Amino acid sequence: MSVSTLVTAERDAEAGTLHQRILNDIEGKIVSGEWPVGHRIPFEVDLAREYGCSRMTVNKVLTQLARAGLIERVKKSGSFVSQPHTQSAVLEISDIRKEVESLKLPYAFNASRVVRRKAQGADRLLLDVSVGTPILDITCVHLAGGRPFCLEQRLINLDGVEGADRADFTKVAPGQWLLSQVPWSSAEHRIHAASADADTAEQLGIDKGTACLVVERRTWSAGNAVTQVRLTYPGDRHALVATFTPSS
Amino acid sequence: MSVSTLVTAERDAEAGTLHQRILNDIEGKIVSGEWPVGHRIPFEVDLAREYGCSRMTVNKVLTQLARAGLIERVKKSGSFVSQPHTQSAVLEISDIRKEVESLKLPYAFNASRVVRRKAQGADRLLLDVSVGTPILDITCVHLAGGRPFCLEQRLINLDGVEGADRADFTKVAPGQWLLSQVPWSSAEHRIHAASADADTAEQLGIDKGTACLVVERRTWSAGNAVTQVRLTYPGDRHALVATFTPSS
DNA sequence: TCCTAAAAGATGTATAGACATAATAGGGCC
DNA sequence: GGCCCTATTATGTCTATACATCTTTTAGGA
Repeated sequence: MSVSTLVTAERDAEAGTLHQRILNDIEGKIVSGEWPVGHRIPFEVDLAREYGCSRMTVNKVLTQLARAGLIERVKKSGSFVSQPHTQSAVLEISDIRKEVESLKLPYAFNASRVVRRKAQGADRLLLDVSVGTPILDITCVHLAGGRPFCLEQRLINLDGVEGADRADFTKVAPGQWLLSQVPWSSAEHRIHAASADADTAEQLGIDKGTACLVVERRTWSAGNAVTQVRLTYPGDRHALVATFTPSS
Repeated sequence: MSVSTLVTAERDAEAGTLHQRILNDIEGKIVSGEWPVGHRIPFEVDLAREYGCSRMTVNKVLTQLARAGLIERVKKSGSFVSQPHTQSAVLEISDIRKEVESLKLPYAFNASRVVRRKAQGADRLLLDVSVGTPILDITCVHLAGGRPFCLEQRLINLDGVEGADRADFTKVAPGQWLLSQVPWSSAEHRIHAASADADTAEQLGIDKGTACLVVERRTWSAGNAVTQVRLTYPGDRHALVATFTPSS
């Protein structure tokens, strides 16, 4: 099962380091219900004595568990098992090429591009840049085994991404290219269902009105809009999978 | 912007603790691109000297950054800015009641229930338990402002959840009740689009064939299947939002 | 009695030092 | 030249200690 990259798991470790042993032990007591929600776990000094180690070691473990959201720490009172307040899950949005290849189908794509400037008012997609900013507008159909797999409509902020206007998107898909160019970024995803309109249906080779899964992603790097993309997956042929493990 | 609960942010802190200051500083250099992917960041001892602190403090910061996936640490060689290998995002799947209330609409629901035993072969939903296990089968329509908002089809493992057979699901929706009963759990979500069949369309008061967003969630606690639920949201009226911030 | 001040009890943060571990670089030997 | 052994170097883990901080409880005084 895929696990969040934000936290290291290694739940197997029956031995491993002392740190891991304590962590697994405590996590086990929480997820098994032995220590129910609201239960006050032993004080740091007591845990330190129990495991025969210093308080610092226990402290680091508890800090990690607190960061992972399994416990809440209150000064003077102690540490308490917290309620999983919100059902959150980690969605792994992999590269479309990888997605297709994991289905053991040959991958291909064809892209068309237009350079224009950000216009006033409504747009097909709304990139969060000021009016007049040069924008690269890309439409790309990803193919799996020769059949349309996904329609990608993308805007790239040419002021924000070095070399995007000269990039060759016949060999490398824009999404993949951007991933290697833009350092680190934050992103917002919006996932919904929509019926295919005439244009979309034609490009994906499906009937008009077919239910499609639409993923829209807006990406920023260092506060600047980088790109916005809408991925339309035809029908119920495709599903996103997200997993959640309390792990820490 | 909603942020992962797995990691604490506090990026504001221009002062704060020394730990936070160092963390923000280094993270800033990475996300801004000043330290590009693959760049070797200064050694712990050098950073310690630079910030005028001990190596342990720097070590804890770097450990945190490594856990968050921003850097990779290699013994002898040093620490390197890592490539955001996979576009992952944190999906906050909130309680349906909260979802509705955040739209400032009055919330209501009506549920019907059947107790039966796990049968062999295909089922509408497939709960991962052995044949013969008692199962609670619930169908629930969630209403927002009197209109159908979401159709919930749920199976609960009665052997795995204490008191579910006696629970009163007229006041508290099953999802909410389970969240408070089951200690900690792992979950797998499957998100796809589907056209409403006749039955679904009728219960949601929409036309047959309308595109729907379907979220299926399977939940385990301590290795045992707890529940499986399918949430069907009508049309393009509803969207899931997921965010990703490198933060740490 | 009630308000305030001090003490106690828990976590939070930081330090300096020690030893472990892993990978690399260099040197000596065949 | 090729190979192994060792020294070096950087991270990994842990300890013992110190002081800060926050909150509750207790004690004292008007």
